[in-house]
Amino acid sequence: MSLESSFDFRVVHASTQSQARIGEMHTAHGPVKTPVFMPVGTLGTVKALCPQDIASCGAEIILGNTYHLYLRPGCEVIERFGGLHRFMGWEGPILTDSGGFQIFSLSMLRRITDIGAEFQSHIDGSRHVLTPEKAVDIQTCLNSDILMCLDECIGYPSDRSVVREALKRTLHWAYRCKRRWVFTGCSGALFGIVQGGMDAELRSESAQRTVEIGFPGYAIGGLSVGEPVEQMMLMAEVAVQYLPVHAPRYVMGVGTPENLVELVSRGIDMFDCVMPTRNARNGQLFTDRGTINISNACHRFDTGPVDDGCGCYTCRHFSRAYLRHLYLSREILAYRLNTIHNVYYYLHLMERIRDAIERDQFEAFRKTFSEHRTES
RNA sequence: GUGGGUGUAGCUCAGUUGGCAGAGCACCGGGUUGUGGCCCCGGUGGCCAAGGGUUCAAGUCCCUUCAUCCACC
Repeated sequence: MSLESSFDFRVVHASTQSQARIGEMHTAHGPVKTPVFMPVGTLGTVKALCPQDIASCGAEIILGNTYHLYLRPGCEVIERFGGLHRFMGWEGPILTDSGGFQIFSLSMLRRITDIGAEFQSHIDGSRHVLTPEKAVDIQTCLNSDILMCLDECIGYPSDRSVVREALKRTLHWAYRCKRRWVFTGCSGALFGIVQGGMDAELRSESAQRTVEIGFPGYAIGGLSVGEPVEQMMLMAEVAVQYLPVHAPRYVMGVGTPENLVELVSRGIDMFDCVMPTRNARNGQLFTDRGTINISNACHRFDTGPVDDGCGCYTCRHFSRAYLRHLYLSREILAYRLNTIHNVYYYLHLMERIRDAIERDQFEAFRKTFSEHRTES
């Protein structure tokens, strides 16, 4: 592993009742308490929020995206600022996604070979090739605190042969990413990604072989691509079995509040998901009793906050009636206030989770949480 | 006053040789999982301006009235 890496992770407290644990991650841009949720800031902004908002919602680390930032504004611009942190005015740690998922989700425009992913820009149609080496180089240029290996994510359902091919390619690419990362002496930590579709055997093979390559942290990718929740949980369990206890585990792109609680109990430390931010922009707000749609007519005269106990800026200052009005009027402020609430809700949930684990009350918390949710 | 146009869902309008009343927007619900604010799915809503006539059958054809717009006096 790179000697210059300032990355470090240690488990502070492990639950006696489940695999849940709290940990401390140290990065070049500061510490992160786990389990952690990372708000998604694809294009160098957590949509609708400024860094001050992000921090006041309780975020310690955010996510940026290699594919999107490479296409626009391009590395040359961000390099001039010494990285994404100063470019976007966010002082805290940043994890960058490699672009593997975008290659999957923008599949109309791509061609995958062993060399890398050839794709057409969704912006101007220009052709690009993203190799594992290039993915690491771009993330290095972004001065990312945590870099992700380029991987191949597949859909659900997929034939076993397709899953196997993607698994092999992801491993090969992981090896090349690591070699590049070691060679360049990048100060950020590089995480490997476990694939293997919904096949327990292939999942465990992927996990074992990724661990053999050796990374400071491990992600479980290719989940929540349309499979039933039980399937997702099972695949996480299978992968975790083979992941080292002393390294952080990150389930990519997940999920609902319920998903987070369930995955924490299975030993997962890190999450990211567009759900709180995207759904905020679509008027869906999270509470412990389920989601509410702020556009619903029942909120028209409601002078109360979105969530009674919530300490977020939005809930402390504004009513459901006002938020409904802003949303239906498509006012810019609607996006900001809704996003503040949802991001706060997710981050506060993680805080409650950590607190429960620390007090050895996590199983009780988990039970109460899922009961409240199903009531509504 | 004269000539012409237009009246169909809350709004803007389609509606074929006469054959089950339609769309977009709005409104009311639902969806959204490594992000384009997009988008997707469902639903409510009609005395087809009013009255009369022709016809097996009229939003559609004919007559009258009303409303409204334009042009010219």
